[in-house]
Amino acid sequence: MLELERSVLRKKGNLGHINIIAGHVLTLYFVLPVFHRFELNLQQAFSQFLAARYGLDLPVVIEQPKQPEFGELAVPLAFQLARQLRQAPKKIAAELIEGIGSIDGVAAMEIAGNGYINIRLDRGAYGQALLRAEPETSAGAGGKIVVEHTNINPNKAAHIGHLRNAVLGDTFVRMLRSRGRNVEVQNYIDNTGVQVADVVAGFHFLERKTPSEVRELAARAEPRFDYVCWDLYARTAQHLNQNPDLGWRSETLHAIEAGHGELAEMGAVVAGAIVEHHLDTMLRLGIEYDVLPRESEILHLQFWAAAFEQLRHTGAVHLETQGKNAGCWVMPAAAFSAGSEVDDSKVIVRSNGTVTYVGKDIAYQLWKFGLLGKDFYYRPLRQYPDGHRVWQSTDQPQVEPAPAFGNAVRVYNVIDARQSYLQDVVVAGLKALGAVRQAEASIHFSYEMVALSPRCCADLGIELSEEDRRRPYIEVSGRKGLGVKADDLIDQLIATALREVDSRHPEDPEQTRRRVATQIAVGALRYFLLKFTRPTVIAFDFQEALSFEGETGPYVQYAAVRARSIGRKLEARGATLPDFANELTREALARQLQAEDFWQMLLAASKADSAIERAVAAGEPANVSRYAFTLAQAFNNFYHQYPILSETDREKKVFLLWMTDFFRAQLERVLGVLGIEVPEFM
RNA sequence: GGGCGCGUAGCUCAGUUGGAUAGAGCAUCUGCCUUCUAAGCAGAGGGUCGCAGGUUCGAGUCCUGCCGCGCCUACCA
Repeated sequence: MLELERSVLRKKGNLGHINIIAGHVLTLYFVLPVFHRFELNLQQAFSQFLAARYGLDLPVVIEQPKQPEFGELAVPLAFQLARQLRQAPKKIAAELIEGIGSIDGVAAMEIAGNGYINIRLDRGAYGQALLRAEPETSAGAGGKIVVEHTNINPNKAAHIGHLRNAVLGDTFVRMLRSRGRNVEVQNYIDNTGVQVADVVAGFHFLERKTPSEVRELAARAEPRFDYVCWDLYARTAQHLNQNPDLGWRSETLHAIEAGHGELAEMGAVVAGAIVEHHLDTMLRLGIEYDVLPRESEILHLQFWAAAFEQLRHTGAVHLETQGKNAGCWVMPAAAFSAGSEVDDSKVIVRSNGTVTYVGKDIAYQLWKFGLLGKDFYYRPLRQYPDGHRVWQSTDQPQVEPAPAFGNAVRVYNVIDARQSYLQDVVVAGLKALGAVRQAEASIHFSYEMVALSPRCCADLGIELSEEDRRRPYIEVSGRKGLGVKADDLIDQLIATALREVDSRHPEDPEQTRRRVATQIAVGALRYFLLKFTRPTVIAFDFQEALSFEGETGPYVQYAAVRARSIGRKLEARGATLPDFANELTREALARQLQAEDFWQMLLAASKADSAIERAVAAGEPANVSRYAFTLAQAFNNFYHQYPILSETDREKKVFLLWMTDFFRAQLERVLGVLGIEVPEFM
């Protein structure tokens, strides 16, 4: 709720005319699950009757019929009971309706088909409930939920795959917050891992650069340091691939882990500079973080040592004395994978003494739940334009007090599906240490990769083998330098959007056009990444991603812009929005909502909270984007079919204005959850 | 070999956890800009829900077995 208010205020600040449209009241329609309330009423009435009449305690399933003719809700309870009572469903349905009598907010119940009970709501009552609903006040309720996302290796520019991660994570965070959950956003920085080591090795061994030379390179605006590293990483990886015995990687890795020497210094420079680039890139998409825990602190503050001690003590890991893993500390496969071979143990500490990523991740996961008995020190890393500060872990005590991070009751790790094996190992680690509850509250929020369509590869000038050309998609690879850089894509989207804006609004100042084009580009990109459900591989295609028509972000934005423009037009004609609550009585609403069209539209628009809550439960942001699209479709339809400002009947005009304002509020709210802004014009 | 995921319209994808006549976007075709913005609206064609069994009042959805595709199965992440 707090977050919502902040975002509303921010928009108010940016776009002055909202103030004018909303006029005397900035009506807060959101956070009121009115539909859900009616649903609960119904459920309760049925449950009570079941208990009283049959002595049954059954969960009462309530459906929303696909066919609007069947009413707003349907109860297939009679089918359930038919088995137990050994009676025809139709007969039971009749008995239920007869016995329950009238329910608050329900206009009629009728038997349909073989024994469905169809429910028709009292439209006037429903409309009035929407009109008068008070905002909920459950701000940040419940224990803290940690969502970890983005998590890009700080050794090169971000690409589209990283964007899917960040946008999914950020949207899920917005979904949770909009439903009143207390959320902390973490972005883990693997600054001591192999990927950073490879770039450092590239600078040191391949390019013979000193730390200060690298620092100077990182400070330059052009060429962009993250792009420089993108190329160098690919070159170094290739070189190491061809000369595997050089020992560069392990020497660099050791030095970085130890934290001193030239290689370590260079590692800090590279990781530090790249993290800043990543924060910049993500901020372009409206993505912010609360805290950046770094792997170097996991090591230097002995997090790993503490976790390792626990793991060794409980026998979760043991020192392998023979076989291919001789000399390594391993976790036996049986701990994390069902039908596995004995040989599949996971190495946690390598034979050269360095820790694998998973090992450090176990320590990190323990910390997230407050199970490690240790904490980081923190320093503010940057302040976002909205005033929010992001903190970064550090290994030295600081003067300035930091917020309390960690201590979550539930943790979502947004990590791609390829790493589910490693996530299983982390959870197994927690279980082995006896943290069963926390293991169960560790959720791998997995999603499939973003790959490139063969056509996309052709667009990028990437040569494909005969075999690859026949594949549905080609996997991106940072090692091969194969992929679409995030900022390049965003730039391209803005350029495309700007051409459209320029052709439509040549009279507006350039700065405004550019801002609108950016909002549209971000809307298109975020929506594109969200419209696919998590287990679907996205075969990235420029043509699809650059589209602003049909099921896209700009389509939804356009609907919201249209809804706002009605208010602006009204204002331009010297009128203000009516006092809806006063003018629209229950009777007036009932009269207007007799029109099936209006009723269906209002109903659809009123289900935003249900849709978001359902999406939270399903862990599926795509459900929200789909709802947003449906809502926009309904409004565009409404907008096209009913002239609002020229309506001569007073009651109807007020009603139409209210519908428009309600749609506007719901569209803005849902777009806010998707992290998509509403441009001032389109 | 084992684990996970996927297979639905020409293409890309949804399908509210087992419900009523399987949906949307794109593409194709036909209409609608002198009306609150056409980034829009209305309409048409397009389906053996991979295949075969099973469970039950009822299956795209659940169970089994096949077929096809992808990812994982590193002392990378």
